[in-house]
Amino acid sequence: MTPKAVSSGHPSHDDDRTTEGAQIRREVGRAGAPAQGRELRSRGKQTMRRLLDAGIEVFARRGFHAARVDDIVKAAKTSHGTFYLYFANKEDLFEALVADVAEEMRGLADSLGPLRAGPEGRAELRAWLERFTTLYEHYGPILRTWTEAEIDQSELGRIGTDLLGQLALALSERVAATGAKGLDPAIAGLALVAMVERFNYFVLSGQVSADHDELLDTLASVLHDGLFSR
Amino acid sequence: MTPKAVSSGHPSHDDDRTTEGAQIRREVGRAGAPAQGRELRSRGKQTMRRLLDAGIEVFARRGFHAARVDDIVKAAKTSHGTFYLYFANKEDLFEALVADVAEEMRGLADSLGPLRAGPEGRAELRAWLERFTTLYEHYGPILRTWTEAEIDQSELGRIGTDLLGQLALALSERVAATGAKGLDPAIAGLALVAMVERFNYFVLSGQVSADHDELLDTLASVLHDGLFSR
Amino acid sequence: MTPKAVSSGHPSHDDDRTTEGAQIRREVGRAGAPAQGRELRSRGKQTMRRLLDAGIEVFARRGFHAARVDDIVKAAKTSHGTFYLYFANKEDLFEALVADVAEEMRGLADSLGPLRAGPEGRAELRAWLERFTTLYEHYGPILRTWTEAEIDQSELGRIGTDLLGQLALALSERVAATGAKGLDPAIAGLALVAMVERFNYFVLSGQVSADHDELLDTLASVLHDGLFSR
Amino acid sequence: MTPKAVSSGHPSHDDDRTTEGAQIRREVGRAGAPAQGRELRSRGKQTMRRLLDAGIEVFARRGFHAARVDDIVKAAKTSHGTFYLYFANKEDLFEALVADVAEEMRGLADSLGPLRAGPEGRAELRAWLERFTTLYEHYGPILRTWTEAEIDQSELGRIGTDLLGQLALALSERVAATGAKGLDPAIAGLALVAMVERFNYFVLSGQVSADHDELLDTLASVLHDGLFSR
DNA sequence: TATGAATGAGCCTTCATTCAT
DNA sequence: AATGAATGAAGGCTCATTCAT
Repeated sequence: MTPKAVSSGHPSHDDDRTTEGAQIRREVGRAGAPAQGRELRSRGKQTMRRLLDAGIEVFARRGFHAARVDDIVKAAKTSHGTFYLYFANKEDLFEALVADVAEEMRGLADSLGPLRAGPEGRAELRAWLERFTTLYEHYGPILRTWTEAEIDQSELGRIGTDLLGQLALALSERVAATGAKGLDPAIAGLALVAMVERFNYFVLSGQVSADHDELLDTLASVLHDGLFSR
Repeated sequence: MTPKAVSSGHPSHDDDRTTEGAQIRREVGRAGAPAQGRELRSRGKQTMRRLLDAGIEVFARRGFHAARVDDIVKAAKTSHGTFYLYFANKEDLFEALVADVAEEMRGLADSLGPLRAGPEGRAELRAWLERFTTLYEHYGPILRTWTEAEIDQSELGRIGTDLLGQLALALSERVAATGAKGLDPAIAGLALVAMVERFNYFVLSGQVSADHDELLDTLASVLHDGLFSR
Repeated sequence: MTPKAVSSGHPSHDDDRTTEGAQIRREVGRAGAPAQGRELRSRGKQTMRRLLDAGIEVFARRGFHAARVDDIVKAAKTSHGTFYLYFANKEDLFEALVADVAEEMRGLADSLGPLRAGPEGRAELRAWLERFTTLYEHYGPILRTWTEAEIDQSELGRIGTDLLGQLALALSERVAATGAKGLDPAIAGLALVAMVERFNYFVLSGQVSADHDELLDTLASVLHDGLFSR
Repeated sequence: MTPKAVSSGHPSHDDDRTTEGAQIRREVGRAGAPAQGRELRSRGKQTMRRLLDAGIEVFARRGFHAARVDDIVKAAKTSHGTFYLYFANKEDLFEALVADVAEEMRGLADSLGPLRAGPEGRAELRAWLERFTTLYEHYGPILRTWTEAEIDQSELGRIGTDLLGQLALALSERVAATGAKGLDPAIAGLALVAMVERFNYFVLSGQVSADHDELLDTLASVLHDGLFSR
């Protein structure tokens, strides 16, 4: 789980986005929450970053409900008081993370060019899958924790729909564009995402053993074949 | 081909199994837990059944951690004290449910005959999917909650591996038997299960709208085509 | 802990006493309690006896508060329902036991003849101490549990004063009768009882090792010397 | 000869010991308990002190099992949560108190010089008894509750043996040193302690009425006479 | 900005007691 | 007389959140 690999690829809560993006989200989300209007200096940004990363780690390890603020705070090497300086509560932190994933997901969906037959098409698909895999290595736990948190209709309800659902939708469009007949694009998109996500999960959780490249080759082949060799 | 195995509800804890099976489970599982050696009379069996059903309902609604024993007890129209007469704690009840799903899952995997081409093969596949769907309607929440509960390494460790993982394995064998070339059976099994499970989930959670028959037709077609029209 | 050794020496809850004595106690104690007016047949007497003995055992093992009715009921090989057929509650059973000890104690005090110098006096004292020891082996736990139960001013308040206190009083009188000068009889009685009780406790609890005879010889000597060789 | 050791209250948990001693105790005692590694600031020390004192009071009033954490917390004018910031549970607090008594007891035993005949010897003995009495006024309840708590074999087993047993041992040695013939030092030590403890108990619990000085004079005389005027 | 002590609502679990059979 | 399932009040412990420093 290298935060670097990801933080480079998709600007999270550092740089300019934190000051802006986070602010927007908060002002929309709810009034009166901490850290809202505050201009974060570099020190503050660092702390927030540490808390977010700690959140990913702890949510991954224990899930949403079982995660204690104390765990997060310890992982971030800071104090309880500080936590509430940046987030209204545990859910708020989680939502910040979800917002990040959602943004990454959107970017990922957008970055998928037309699906094409042939070796180049396959290579392009593989490259895209690699991006998904990298994203999943970092944010996968949030994706899965999402289901758990989603369960009790939290105050602000579901942020959109299922994060993966959105991805599936995007993929459906690309599938439809291939004009493949005898294949419902919606189903195919869904199936595709399900397959990719579960496969990554199985591999990451150690239930299936495969290294990075094997994983990608296998997925790329199955998907590409499924779409074009029929 | 009838969804009998499942539609008979949850054949596990009534009839003969409860008196026998439940006992076996507990005696093997751990010593000192309540309700263990007790011979359950019909009254007791009913109560246990109510608690198990309530468990499914509440775990479905709130997930494992958020589920309160109080919720379960209310849903079962019984008292706190009674709960602990039958289960050592929340986790114990959950494990009992998991054991049930595992058993159903095993039965489901075993009941899948050879995958065949042609209309009959497709019909058989559809019938099998119907059984899965029925099972999923009842036990799906447990399946999904599993991930959450699994997170904190409970005492008795994972019962086996992922429940769906086992199903995937069984399917892999059937796929291998088809002799389909250019198709890794393990991957295919995994993909198949992932697709079916997620699709059911999307439909049940209302993120995709489809009625029972539509769902089955679509799944059967996609899978059958994927396997044989290549 | 041989119930026989004791049950022979001091008629407890069997024979005629149970039907009479117990009844009297109950009617005085409180109205509306179970088992009150009931004439106990031999079956019932047996059950009550089993419960009382189980009580001694369990109170000894766990003390008053930590003792669960369930423990007692299991030790007596009977059911919860049955327990409440004979006793109003846990405290009621305890009080029945205390009443027994009190009675035994009174008998013990009465049985102590004048304290005399010389070998015969010493032998008589030793014989008396043996009776105390036998009693203590059986009822000691109740004596000690007494302190714990006494702590929360239970409804009917202390039955009299401290059980041992009464014994000490009786002894004081015998000491006074010896006309020993330079010795406050009250203090001496108290000291005597304290010594004997603690010594028995230390031996029984294994903190001091001594067999039955050693224990008696030592106590008899020390006491007799203390009283007469000054 | 001054009752300083005790009258300074409970020298244990204030001053330097708390920061050091408490830590030692905990680190030795068990791992994972709250408040363990924490450096207590003066605020924290005060709170801990209040909880310990409240513990003594409540255990005295209700005994170990009947004491509710709620009682202790109320007596200490603090909250439930705070309690668990300093102690793992009720037993942990009790053990901390026992450790204190044990320490005092050891100091008390050590402070007993050689037993001597004559008026000075008697005065020295009286002074020592005064220290015991002062200690007993403060920690007596813990001593007596000890039996109750000891009953259910708590995790870390008995800290040593009976607290008073240790004191008895120390006294035995002094008695042996007097060279008094016809007197088993072990018995004498035991008898001495039993007498002193019970006498204090009877006086404190109001079963025998005597004021502070009377109590001390009586005890000193009886003991000194018993040892030397034979 | 940061800290960590304090708080108390909430939830799990136990166990004395009742009651239908 | 006996049984054991059912009940619910009571109490232990956790953990999100606040607040004084």
